[in-house]
Amino acid sequence: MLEPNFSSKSQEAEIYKNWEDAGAFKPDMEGNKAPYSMVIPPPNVTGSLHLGHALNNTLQDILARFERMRGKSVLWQPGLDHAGIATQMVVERQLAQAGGNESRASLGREKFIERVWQWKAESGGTIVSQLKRLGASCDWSRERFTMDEGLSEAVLKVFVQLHKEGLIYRAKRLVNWDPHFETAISDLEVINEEKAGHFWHFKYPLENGETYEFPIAYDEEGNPTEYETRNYISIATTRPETMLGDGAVAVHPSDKRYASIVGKKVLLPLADRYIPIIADEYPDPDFGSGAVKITGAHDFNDYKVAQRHNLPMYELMDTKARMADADFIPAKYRGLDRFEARKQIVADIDELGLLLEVEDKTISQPIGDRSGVVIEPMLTDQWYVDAKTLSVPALEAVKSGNVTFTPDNWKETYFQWLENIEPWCISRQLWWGHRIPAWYDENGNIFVELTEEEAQKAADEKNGAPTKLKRDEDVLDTWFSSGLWPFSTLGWPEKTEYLDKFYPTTTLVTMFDIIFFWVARMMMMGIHFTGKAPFKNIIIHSRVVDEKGKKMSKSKGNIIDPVPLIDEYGADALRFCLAIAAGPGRDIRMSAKRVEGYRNFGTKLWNAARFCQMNECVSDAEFNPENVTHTLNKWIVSQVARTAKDIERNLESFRFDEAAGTLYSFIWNIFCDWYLELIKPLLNGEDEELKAETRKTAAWVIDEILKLLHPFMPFITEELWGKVAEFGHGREDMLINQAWPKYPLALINDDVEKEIAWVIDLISGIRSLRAETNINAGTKITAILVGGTQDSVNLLEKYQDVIDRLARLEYSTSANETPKGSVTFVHNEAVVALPLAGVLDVEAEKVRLSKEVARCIAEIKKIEGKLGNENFVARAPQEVVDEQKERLAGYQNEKDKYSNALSKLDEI
RNA sequence: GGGCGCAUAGCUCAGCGGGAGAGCACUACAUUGACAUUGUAGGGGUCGCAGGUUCAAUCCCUGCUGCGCCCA
Repeated sequence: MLEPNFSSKSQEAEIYKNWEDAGAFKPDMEGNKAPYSMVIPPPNVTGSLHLGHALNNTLQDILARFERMRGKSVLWQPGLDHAGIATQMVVERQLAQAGGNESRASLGREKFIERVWQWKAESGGTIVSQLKRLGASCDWSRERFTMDEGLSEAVLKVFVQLHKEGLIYRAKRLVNWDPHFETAISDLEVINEEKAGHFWHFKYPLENGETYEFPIAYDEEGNPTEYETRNYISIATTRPETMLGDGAVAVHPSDKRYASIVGKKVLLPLADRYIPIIADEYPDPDFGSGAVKITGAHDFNDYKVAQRHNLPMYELMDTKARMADADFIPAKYRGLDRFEARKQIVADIDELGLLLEVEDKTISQPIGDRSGVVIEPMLTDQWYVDAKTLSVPALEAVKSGNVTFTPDNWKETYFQWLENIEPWCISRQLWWGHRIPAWYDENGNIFVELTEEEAQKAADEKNGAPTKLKRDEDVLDTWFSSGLWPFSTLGWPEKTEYLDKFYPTTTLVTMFDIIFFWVARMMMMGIHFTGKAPFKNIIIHSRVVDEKGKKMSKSKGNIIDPVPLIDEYGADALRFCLAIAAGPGRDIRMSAKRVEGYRNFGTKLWNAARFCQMNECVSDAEFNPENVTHTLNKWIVSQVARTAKDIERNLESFRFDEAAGTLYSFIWNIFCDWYLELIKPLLNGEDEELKAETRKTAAWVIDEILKLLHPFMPFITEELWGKVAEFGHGREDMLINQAWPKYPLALINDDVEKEIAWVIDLISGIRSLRAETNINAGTKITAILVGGTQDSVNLLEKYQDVIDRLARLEYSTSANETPKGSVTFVHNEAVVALPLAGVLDVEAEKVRLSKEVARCIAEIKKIEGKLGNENFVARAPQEVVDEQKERLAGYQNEKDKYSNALSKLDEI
């Protein structure tokens, strides 16, 4: 006998272990099953499970289990990425906290990397055990890590080949420099934040005391009416410390105010250099003074201007963003932090009398997504991928429809980015990562080869003599290796059985925020190196936010941790909650309350199974749903078939919410609320043959429900699968290995569904009327079907037992006349009367009936309006017109019956 | 500035050219019954605003208002 509820806490781990031990998560490599594959979006090795992961992996697991049951050979490839900056940060922090006076620098590269590996072995990959708690059916025997030997080999091979193809190159450019980690980062790792800042207006005096006339007042046509004589040009900046590196002042060529001084020079204060005034399209004449200082080495826009005009680039800062020890920087600023230098420079300009104004202004600041510090554009040597070239086939794959996005509109985001893609900076000044396979000789020649030996050979050949080489110190962006994930995890560059069978993968499930970071890069790399796009369907799911719709973040302190939710409500409840909320588009608002609701749903199912078990409903291997005889059994079989079809259709189109919703309402509102209630009289009745059929049918339905629900709620369904068969024939195999239900279409029986709908409507109608007329729930009353056809009368007799029971009736019968003193409602062609001898509240009943009549009249008017419109009758499809006619007849019938009842009340 | 989206019941969200839906919340009633992690019933919405297309618009188009996200 089942306990009153499922103990998720005590059972889930065991169930999971049983699946794993049985090898249920492994793909079938022997048979002819069609392959179905997904690669997990690799979580960071430093990461722990958050609700985004929970959602992402729930959806993947639903697909994996569904397709496995549908007979596919499913590979869900798991693994982790090495998260260069994040991991290095974790280990460095650990060293600092250990207090052993050790640091990355003191250990040196080799020792430090050893420490990272040690950390990884001890506490990395917490998330893997958490994914297991969620029920994720990944093939863990194939777990991969981006720093694994095989995957590292793939990285090297890709780098070397792209370099030989000219698609990877080294260049000195302005990059986003993170002064905290002292490394370059890519555009995508920079977050632009709006912050309150200042706009400082400086005077740059003209050389030799020259002057010009600057307009200060204008007439209505915009012509200057008043001038002042100026011996300076006014520039404004949000970053005064960069003025020491100015190479020019730029004005727009059409800006008449400055036309007379273009080509002249101004004194750069503090730096004591003279710089030219140049004309360039970049300055906006309507913004500020219209004159812009150009600091080529510390601003992306200025960089372009400086390049166009061949301006010198003054590199002002060191790797920590302190003012550099350079001769063009006055000694007093050298070594100052950039923000200290800012204060000092503003003060000094002010002292020189050159500070015009300080304006409050909202400025957009680039922030490193990992470090949180202000990013400094810096001129450095880095490695770049020619993403533009690689993007062409990646775009084409989606445009042609070979690769699809779900929801479809995400492809616009994908196009938008790929069509405007910039070279991708892939080198990082870190230690933890794939070291770049490039060697330099003393003349600055670069040799990019798979191994040091090959590089040496190439260098010796080129130089015609043994050459001393030095390897590049830098490592590659983590996303560079993640970009290879769909094929590197399957064994590429080796030609493996897995690569052959499972690449391209079928489906990728991920979130919109890494379409650029990851999806686009996998597309580029996958197509370039294998000739095929790495997946067919890309499913983009929503973001999980808090109850108030706010993005969860550590700083806001509104993070809901999924692990305690699993502890409290079970993994199934969390999964179901996420799945049913995973509609297209919107953010998913999460709260424990909701999860609780779906835990209750599991309990409901559990108790339905418990009820069946108590009633000796044992499934029979010989049972054939096509052969059931009783209408109730035919009905539930029909409903199961319909539900299964809906779920399958919804899962095929990735509508997890619809599929889950269908299951919820079928299990609760059809199976529990109606079928189990309706069969109670049969199970307690005398007809042994019918009882046997009904027991078998109920047991069969439970089994089918368990299969259909399994992808969503794997634990409770697996547990029930075993338990409900305890007193029967037992089970030969676990639920996870069962075939997905496939029924003959003929099981869906409209006539039977109509018949039971008649019964359900009758019972509901009586219940409603009882409640509305305040008939005590315990009072047994009579119901009389008045004016029903013979068919209806027959149905009433056939289902009398259940109708009486569920509507709490003394008895029910049929008659030709409504007894006086009854309350009534319309049921199809008939009227149902509840005689309330003596206790009828005539006035209340008049009000109620009048409302019903009014409701019918309102509908009738609406429909008559339509049907009276010639254009409607002429232009609307015939079936729509017919449908409206039918509706009209229905409401007229209903209205007549209620009016009739109303007039009868007057007779009392 | 460019792109994507959202506005439907108190809340969270489905729906979508021809009858306004679900879950939660709320109200009333019930309860030794498979299940109080329950049951039955109920109230509650000019489907953001204004135009247009159409025989017909919550749904399609345009504009407006408000809100969100991404990119520059």
